[in-house]
Amino acid sequence: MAPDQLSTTFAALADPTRRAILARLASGEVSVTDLAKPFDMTLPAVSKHLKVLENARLISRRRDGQWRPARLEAHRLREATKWMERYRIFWEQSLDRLDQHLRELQREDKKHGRGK
Amino acid sequence: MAPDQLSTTFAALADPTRRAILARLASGEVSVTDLAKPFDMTLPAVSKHLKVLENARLISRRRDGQWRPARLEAHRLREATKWMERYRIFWEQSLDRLDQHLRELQREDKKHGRGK
DNA sequence: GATGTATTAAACCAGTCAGTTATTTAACCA
DNA sequence: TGGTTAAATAACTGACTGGTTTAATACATC
Repeated sequence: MAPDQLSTTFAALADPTRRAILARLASGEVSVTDLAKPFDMTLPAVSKHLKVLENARLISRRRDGQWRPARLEAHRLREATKWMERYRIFWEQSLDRLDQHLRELQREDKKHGRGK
Repeated sequence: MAPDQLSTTFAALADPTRRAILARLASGEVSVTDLAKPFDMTLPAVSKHLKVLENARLISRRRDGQWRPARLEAHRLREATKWMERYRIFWEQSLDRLDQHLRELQREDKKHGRGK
C-alpha cells in the first residue's frame, strides 16, 4: 500500500545517514561518490539512500555527463514542519512550566539564603 | 543498536495511526480503549503504537485505576522542528522562485492578451 | 572499440515493523 | 471469592529496511 506523503517524509528522515546527506546538500549539488565519502558503507548503499530521498521528494537528481548529482528539495520539509507547528503551543506551554519552575526554585533559594 | 533520538522521533512520526493518536491527545489524556475506537485494528496493535510513542518520549503514561491514559509530551517534537528549521531558508527560497515564476507567467499572459 | 570511472540494478540476508490471535496481569465490583 | 473490564505480553506472520556482493549500464577518453 502506498503510504501517505507525510509518512514517507518522516520515514526518509528517520535515518542519520539520510539526514547527513540532506545536510551536505544544503551547500549545493553533490555527486554520489562525493556524498558517499564520509560514510562507512558501500556506494550501492548510498545510492539506495538517495533513492529513498528521491522517492520522498526530498532531493532531485540530474545528469551531468557520467555524474548524477543530487540537489536538495525543501518543500516536503516545509510540509512536515507545518504538520508539527500545530504542537508548538504544547512545547511552549511546557517551556513556560519549566520557566515557572525555575523561578520558583530561585525564590526558594532566596528564602533559604542561597541567593547570590 | 540504539538509534539516535532524532531518528527515533521521526520513525515514530512515520505512521499515520501514530500521528492520529498524537492529534487526539492534543485535546487531553485518553485511555487506550478510547484511543483505539477510530481505528480498524485490534487493541494490542494500538497498545504497540503507544509503546513506540512512549519509547520516543512523544507521550507519557500514568495509571488511573484500571486505565492507563496517555498524555502528549511535546519537547521531542520541538527538537525535531528545530532540526528542520535550518532548511527553512531553502523552502522560502523556492517559494520566492515560485512567486517569481507566477509573476512571469502573468506577464506572459498579458503580453498574449490572455489577461483578465 | 577498449578501457576506466560513475552509478545503478539484482539477488541475497538479518533485523525490524505492523499487524494478528491467544494468554496473562491488574484493578474494579459484588 | 468470582466475574468483568482495561491493558499488556507472547508468539507468530508477512512485508519492509539497510546493508552486502556481484553484475550491468552509461558516459569519457584514448
